Amino acid sequence: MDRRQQKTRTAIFTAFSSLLAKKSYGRITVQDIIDTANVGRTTFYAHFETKDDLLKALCEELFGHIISCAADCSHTHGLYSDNNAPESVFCHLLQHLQENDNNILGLLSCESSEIFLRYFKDSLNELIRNNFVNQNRRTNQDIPQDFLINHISGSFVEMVLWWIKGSMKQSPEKLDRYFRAVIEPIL
Amino acid sequence: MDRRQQKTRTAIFTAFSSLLAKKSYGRITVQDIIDTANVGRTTFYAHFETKDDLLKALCEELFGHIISCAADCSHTHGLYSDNNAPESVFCHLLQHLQENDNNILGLLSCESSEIFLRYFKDSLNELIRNNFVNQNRRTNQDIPQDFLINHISGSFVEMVLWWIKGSMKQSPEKLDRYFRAVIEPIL
DNA sequence: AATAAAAGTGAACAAAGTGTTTGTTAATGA
DNA sequence: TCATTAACAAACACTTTGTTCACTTTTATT
Repeated sequence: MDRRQQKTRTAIFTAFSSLLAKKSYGRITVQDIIDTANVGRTTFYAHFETKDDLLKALCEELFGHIISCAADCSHTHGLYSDNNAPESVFCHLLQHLQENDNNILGLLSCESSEIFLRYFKDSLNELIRNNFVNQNRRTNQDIPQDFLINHISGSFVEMVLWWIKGSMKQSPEKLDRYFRAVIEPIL
Repeated sequence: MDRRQQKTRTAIFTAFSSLLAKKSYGRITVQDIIDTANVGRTTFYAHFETKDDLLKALCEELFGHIISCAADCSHTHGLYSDNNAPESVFCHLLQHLQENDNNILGLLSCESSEIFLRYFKDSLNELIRNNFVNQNRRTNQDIPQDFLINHISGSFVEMVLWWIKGSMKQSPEKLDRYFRAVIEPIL
């Protein structure tokens, strides 16, 4: 890809992210974005069809890496491997978030965080589905597998939201322990 | 309240709801709303400051009733009363949703459902917080109560979303049983 | 029934944003 | 070096916004 394209693309992403920290997605205009990114109107529309299109591209960029790492992890160690495994996929995910590449936390804590959270959950749901092994414990007899998968991915993103809203006071390891404690009884 | 005010208010709510079924919140314009509701531009702004204001009012109208019912229920029976109590607050909530007053389901399943779901979760979170009794089972030793509350409200709304997306094939009673099965081990 | 208060109306408005076109300049990579 | 590609600024027709104005209709009170 052309160096110039790369540059404008990141300029737009960066501008968009910093705007999201200030106002809601709905209030951000293309005008805002091109002013902040300092690119021409024509240039913006050469890269993205609409503002929604930009949002989607940003989500892919943001979660693509983090989710593919988690996928690798669960392929080698399994989704929940051993009870006290330090290699928990969930712990890895939380650690990745804490590293805050590309200011992913900024977007998960901004006014429009639900948009990103929803995308995150969908990706996570797919990941879990691909690696789910039903252990058929007593508690989950005859509960549909799809329900359980949704429960896990749903609880996880809600926990992440809770974590971020509370200024991420807990370590990823501790949070992982909490999560496994509420999830393990049903696996 | 004046009969005329009541009429326009519901006209606007109805128009807004039906528009939400067709397009996303962000794409709906005030113009759309006043055209559909068949009220003057001035009238709209006499009732609501902005589109966001209208959204908030609609949420309050929608969830106000359903949440206060649930609050009554949990005051008398407790939040999770007995293991197999038919009077589960959660079951009541699901039944209420199924009744679909004011087309609440339409809004929880539309393109912009996250907005309503988030409001729903916040209300539910408060409700649970006000009625939570920590039973201190083995599994939740030293897990912060706030974490547990968030886990319960979060899982519930994610389950509702899953339910609706899957065309609500399960009965409220069955869904309630699933939910209690995944939540009870940690109470 | 008369009347004041309140609610709704339609028209007009300036301001801002949208998405596109056009001609031009400048950076890129082969 | 040179053709290609990207970015640019300016202008555009158009839509949406939020507000003001003078006006009509409905409502509740006396």
